[in-house]
Formats: sequence, C-alpha cells, structure tokens
Amino acid sequence: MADREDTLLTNRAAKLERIRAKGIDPYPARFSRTCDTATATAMFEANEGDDGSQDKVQDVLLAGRITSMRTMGKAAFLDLQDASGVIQALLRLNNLGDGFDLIKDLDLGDHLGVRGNLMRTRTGQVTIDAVELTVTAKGMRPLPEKWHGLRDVETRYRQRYLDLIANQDEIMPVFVLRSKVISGIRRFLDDRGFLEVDTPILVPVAAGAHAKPFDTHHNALDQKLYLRIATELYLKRLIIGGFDKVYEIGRVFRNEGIDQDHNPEFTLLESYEAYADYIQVMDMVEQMVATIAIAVNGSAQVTIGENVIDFTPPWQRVSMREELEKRSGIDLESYDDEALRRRAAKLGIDTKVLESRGRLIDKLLSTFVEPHLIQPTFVLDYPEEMSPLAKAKPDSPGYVERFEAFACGMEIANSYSELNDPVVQRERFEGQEQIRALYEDEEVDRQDEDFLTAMEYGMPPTGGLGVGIDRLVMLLAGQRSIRDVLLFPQMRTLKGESAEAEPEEEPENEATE
RNA sequence: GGGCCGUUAGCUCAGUUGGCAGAGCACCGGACUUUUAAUCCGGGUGUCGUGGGUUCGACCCCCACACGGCCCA
Repeated sequence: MADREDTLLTNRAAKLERIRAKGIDPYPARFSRTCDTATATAMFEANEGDDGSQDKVQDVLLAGRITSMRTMGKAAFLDLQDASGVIQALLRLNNLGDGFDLIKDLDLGDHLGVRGNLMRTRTGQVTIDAVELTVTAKGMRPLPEKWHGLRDVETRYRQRYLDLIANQDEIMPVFVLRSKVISGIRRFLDDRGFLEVDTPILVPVAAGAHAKPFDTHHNALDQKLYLRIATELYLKRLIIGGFDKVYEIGRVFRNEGIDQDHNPEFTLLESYEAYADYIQVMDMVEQMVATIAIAVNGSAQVTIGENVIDFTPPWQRVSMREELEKRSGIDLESYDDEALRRRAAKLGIDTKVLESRGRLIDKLLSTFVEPHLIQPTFVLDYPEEMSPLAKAKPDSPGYVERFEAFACGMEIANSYSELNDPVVQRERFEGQEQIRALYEDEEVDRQDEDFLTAMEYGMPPTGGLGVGIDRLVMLLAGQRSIRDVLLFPQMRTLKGESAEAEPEEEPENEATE
C-alpha cells in the first residue's frame, strides 16, 4: 500500500476520532430530510415573492454528500450533492456557535445533514443557511478530483460507485434512461394484453440460440445445469399451455467474448403472441421503439454522431436476399456452398476456418449490409439453416419468415413466425446437430426433447420477438459501448481480489508456534 | 486469437539523447464571515503496472507478464 494513501487515510481516521471525541456519532442510524435538494430549491423559488421576500421556507432539513468546500475563516460554503442535484450550504460561526468547529473535521465525500433556512446569496444562488449540522456518514477515502472527474475507464467500471459520484451529471441520466426504457416496454406490452412471466435461468438444455452456455452443477440433484442463453423455448411452452401473449425481460448468459456490444450477461426482451405472424410483430416493434424513444427522449429522433436516427414508423423493410445482392453483388441462389465460400473469400471475407453456409451468409451480411443500415430497417426472410426455430416462408424454399431490425448498423431486434410443426422442428434440430458435426467450433442451437414433446401437443401459430435491451439503450442514450449502459460490466477479476477466483493450492504453514 | 495504444502522487495529466520525479486539484499547516474550479502564504506526500535484462546509471532502451482501451478476426 502506498504511503501517501496511508497518510490520506490516516488523516480521515484522525478526523473520525475527533468527531467521536466530541460525542458525535459519525454514522447515525437515521436523518429525516424535509425533502431532496432539488425539491428544496424549487420550493424556495415557488415561495419567493416578486419583491425578493424569502422568509417562507424556514427550518428545513437537507442532506447530501459534500462535493466542494470553500472555507473562509468564520464562514464556509459547502456543496451538498444528492440524487436530485446539488444545493449550497452556508455555514457561519454566528449561526452555528460551537457547532462551527465541526468544519475542521469535515472532508469532501462526507455525508452531512443540515438544518437551516433557505435564502439567496448575493450572487443569487439558493442556499441553505445552516443553524445545525449533523454528520450522517463520515467518508474515509478521498474522492476523485472534482474538476476533471474520474476518467480512467477501468476504475469507472470496476468502481462504478465512484463513477456515479464523480460523474453524476454525465452518467446517472444514462441509467435513469435505461430504467425508463424497461418500464416503457413493460407499459407498452402490458397495455396490449401481454402477460409478464418468469422462466428458469438454470436450465438442463441451453437451447433457443446459437451460443455457448455457462455451465454449472446442482449438488442436490447431482446434475449439470446451464445458465439460459435465451428464454425462447420456455415462453413457447407457455403459448402451448394456452397463454395468448407472454413476455419476459430477463438476463441471459452467453459464454463468449467481450467487446463494445457484447457482455457475457445481457438483458433480453422476448415476447410471443399467439395468432400473430412476423409482419404483425414488425408493426409492433416499430410502434414500441418509437413510443419508448418519445417516452425517454421526448422525440422519436435520436442524434448519434453525425446521424439523426428517426424511429418514426413505418421503418424501411428490405429483403435480405435483395439487400445482400445490392450491397455485395451476391445472389445467394446462384451459389452453392463451395462457390459462395470462394466468392466470399474473393471479397475479403476470412474463410480460413471451414464454416457452414449460414455462418458465411451471416458474415456477408455483417460485412456488406448491416453497416449501411443506419436508419431503422427491417431485413426480411433469412435462410432456413440460420433459423431453426422459424417457420418456412411459403413459396420460398430454403427461407423462413424472419426479420431482424437494425439501426445505426446494430441489430436491435429479431423475430420469426414461429415454427410450430413438431416434425419439422425435430428435423431442424437434427440439421443443427449435423452442422455441429461438420463444422467444429460452430455454435448451433441444441435439441430440447422436452420442448419437442410440448410442441407435439399443439402450438398455435405464433409471432415471436427478441430485443436486446442493452443495445436499444445504447441507441437511445447515444452510448458507443455496452459497458456504458451496464452498471457493472464484466471485468477480469484482479489478482488477489477474490479468494474464489483462483483456488490455487497454497502451502500450509500452520502448526508452528 | 492477432495488431496497435495506455498504465507516473488520492484524482486529472506532464515529463526525460538514459543522469536527484513534475503541475493542477485533493491533502497538511496558517490567514480570511456571501464563496462557487474561492483567494493568499507555506509544505511534494511516489515500488513511475509487475518481473527480468542491457547499462557506471533505467520512469525512459530490450524481453516477458498483468490489467485496460481501440482496431481486426
């Protein structure tokens, strides 16, 4: 540990002891505020007469963290920050008497309660003129610097609380927006008669998507379990069971890489509506996103970099095949697997690892098509082999009724007319297993026997939807990285930080005295 | 997985053809009863990410590693 830090901590500890020596509890159990700081300011302004008479808001109790201190001998100005904002407190020897001494033992970062009267200073700032101070929690560590805030991204993610304290104005609104997006989705779906449900996170089969699961073990059952990679198959079981419209907003887990738009756990909305198809889901998605954009930003338009993204329906709808041909010159129908691979390689796609046709098409799309989809766009009708849970498109052999929605080059939604023929579903799962056998390292969907049994009891025609909430929040909040819309993004555990992290054998040096 | 960049005081950052480690804020001491990046006077508090190497001498050059970021896959 650095000596300097020791000194800073020692200073704080000494102040803590002095506070205690005065008979003050530096960590009292409670402090009753009259209101938060923003409300206090609004209250004062509302009661303020035109003539500046300002004696109507007296004897209020406010509290916050000290983020700035300007001491001037026998008076001091402090800034008290709470979730609603900041209010200035004026501490004067005249008003506080012996209590004024406490200033010497206050630090930036301490939580302080102030009783006093609201007033305006000479410079016009609404301020609480303190008559009594209460230490509500002494801070024992120095805060990041007040002017530049906390900029080190690693520290911001690892110690998000410091980021929130130091960069409150910058980042708190992002997470408030995130919360509004989620509550807005709930309201939107609830209003349309959807039922919110909870399905298992610990599952015996990690099915419903092409992704590598986290695995774990249940001791009492002595059974391997996985963390879910999707909620799809359980929600479909509920449609089979007779619920008409269900949705779940839940965390799913994919044991894959971490980058600007991937975190190993992320929040997924899935909804299923009996007797709907993907066209109806499309209508719902554009309505939902526009509604939420307006709810959180007051506008269906969002400025991201140089682009103004307009979520106002209707969104552009393009055929996957046509769009790919337009952007890359490749008409999928003219190429068998091998020819497609050669053509892709010629266009600069890395084809060193042998990949399935579906995976190859996926790469072509993400290289040639997706980056161009800036305005909200539905891409329709994907190859069957990429979509084992989607219903075949009539009159288009090899294709399924599926759309993905993109904005700003990023996928935000995925939807199918759901496959409900159990025989075909079994064939599709088997097709996935063949892909797995042929192409090593390729993630495919897994066969879920229990789900097939469920489908054999009869699943009505259904429109399904998945929306990556984190990415939607990124768009609506104008954030580049998924880490900036996650309060606690996944980080590698630092050495020595967790005893659980590396259960390395340590030589036992006990039994000597 | 590959490439590039970063890691220096509590925080934000300088720095050196390789020669005693710097600033602002914070902090410590002093002055100051309407300040607001308060001001004024005095004080630098450091394992320069970690471990090796080269060198008379390394924060700087070399190698490896750790963590993070960006780009690519």
